[in-house]
Amino acid sequence: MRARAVQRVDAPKAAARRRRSRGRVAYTPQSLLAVAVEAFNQRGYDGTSMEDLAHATGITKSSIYHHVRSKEELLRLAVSRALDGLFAMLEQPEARTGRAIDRLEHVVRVSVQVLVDELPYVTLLLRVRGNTDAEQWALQRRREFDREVSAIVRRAVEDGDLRDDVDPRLTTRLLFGMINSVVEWYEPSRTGSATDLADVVMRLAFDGLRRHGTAAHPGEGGGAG
Amino acid sequence: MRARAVQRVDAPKAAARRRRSRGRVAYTPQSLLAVAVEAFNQRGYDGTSMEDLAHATGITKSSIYHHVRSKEELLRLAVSRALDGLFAMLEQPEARTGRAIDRLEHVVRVSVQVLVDELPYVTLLLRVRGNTDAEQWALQRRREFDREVSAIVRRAVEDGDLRDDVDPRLTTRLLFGMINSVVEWYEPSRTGSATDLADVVMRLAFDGLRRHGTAAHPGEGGGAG
DNA sequence: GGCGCCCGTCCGAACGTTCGGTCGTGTACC
DNA sequence: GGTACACGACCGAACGTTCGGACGGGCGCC
Repeated sequence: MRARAVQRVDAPKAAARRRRSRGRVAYTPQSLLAVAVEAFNQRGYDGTSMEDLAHATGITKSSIYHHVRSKEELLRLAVSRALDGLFAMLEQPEARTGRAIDRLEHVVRVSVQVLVDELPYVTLLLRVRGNTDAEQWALQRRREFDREVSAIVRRAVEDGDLRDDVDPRLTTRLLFGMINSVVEWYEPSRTGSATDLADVVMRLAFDGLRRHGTAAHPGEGGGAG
Repeated sequence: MRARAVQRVDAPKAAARRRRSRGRVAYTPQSLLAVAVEAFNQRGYDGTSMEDLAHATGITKSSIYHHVRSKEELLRLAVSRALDGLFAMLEQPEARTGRAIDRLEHVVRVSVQVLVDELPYVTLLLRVRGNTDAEQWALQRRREFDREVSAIVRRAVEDGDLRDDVDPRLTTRLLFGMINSVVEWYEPSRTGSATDLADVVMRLAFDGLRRHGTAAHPGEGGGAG
């Protein structure tokens, strides 16, 4: 998209130049973005002013405009990063070939991984409401993602691997409702690794939270309430 | 709560007075709220100006202030309504007595019902980020709700009715992540009734989306990661 | 039954503040 | 001396909110 060809020709020079007078490291669009997105997630995009960002970054409003064209550009960069991660996953061979249920498992596992790896960016993406052009575009791509996953679910139902008494589109929405909720509560320190989390999500999503198989437990457990 | 005793002594009078010159019906705080919440959900609370509300209601900004004290009061009224519905459900006898797994089923089913019945209000509640006092209070009550449901889940695990290989708190979060996602896509006309939806949610949540019983597909055994 | 006042409802025009964004300048480094 | 980065001062527009007043139906009074 758009002209990006000659963007980083002078990257080494720029990196070297990136330290400033008092040894402070200058911002790059990426490092600025990281701070901005954190603020956006805390107070909401509309609820965050450029002055808030100035305070969070330690530079002034006008200095921010040296790195990015506008506030909306920050939003666009953020949701792009999130969407890139999700769509890259759909391009992986494990998501495109093989039995549908296996492809779906891959999609679920890697989605959780992407959510955790790119947590703040995906968080912001999931909160976009469509007020601006950038947000409209993000919504559109999210719908596209949803459609592609739905197709896999539908195929897995046809294969006889998934229950056929529920609409695939509805299944997809509920499944990703569960996955996406990760951004609401995940904390790297408190919650486990992304891999462990993906395991739990897989187990709950595919086998449900009811106890299976053994049924060897004593009927009453611990007295009535 | 608070003093409501003598509030509606002149209710009939007020109702009669509630029609205006050209036959137009005047706003009540409730009818105003309905319009406001719809706007909030479309553009976000911070993204909605009082002028937006004026346009949506057909009266002027200043007239809105005749009915409510502030923009934030509208938010407070909205999230209160949502929270009242959810906590009322927790007070029902079916949620307080009996086997934990049955209580949980009741909580899940009625939660879906409340979400659908009070869709715009719950939608707004779930998007609150804690910028203002009203939002902080809403977040606190949401956490309280979560804690109460978690306790039921934990008990159901102890009873041996739910799988014990997953942390109850995590289970609750994923479960309600799935349920709450309803606000992102539910449309009364397109989606089925709330009861049907609750059925689907129950089936997926408790038994998973994998096909059961028959197991007529070639094994191969998923492979671990 | 006609009159006059009250009050609920709404309005247009402002208020002071904050918004996203611009401008001209300073300064350290290559 | 050119470039990268930062600054403080500033802009017009939009923000949430306030204010004084207009309009008209319901009710007490005669």
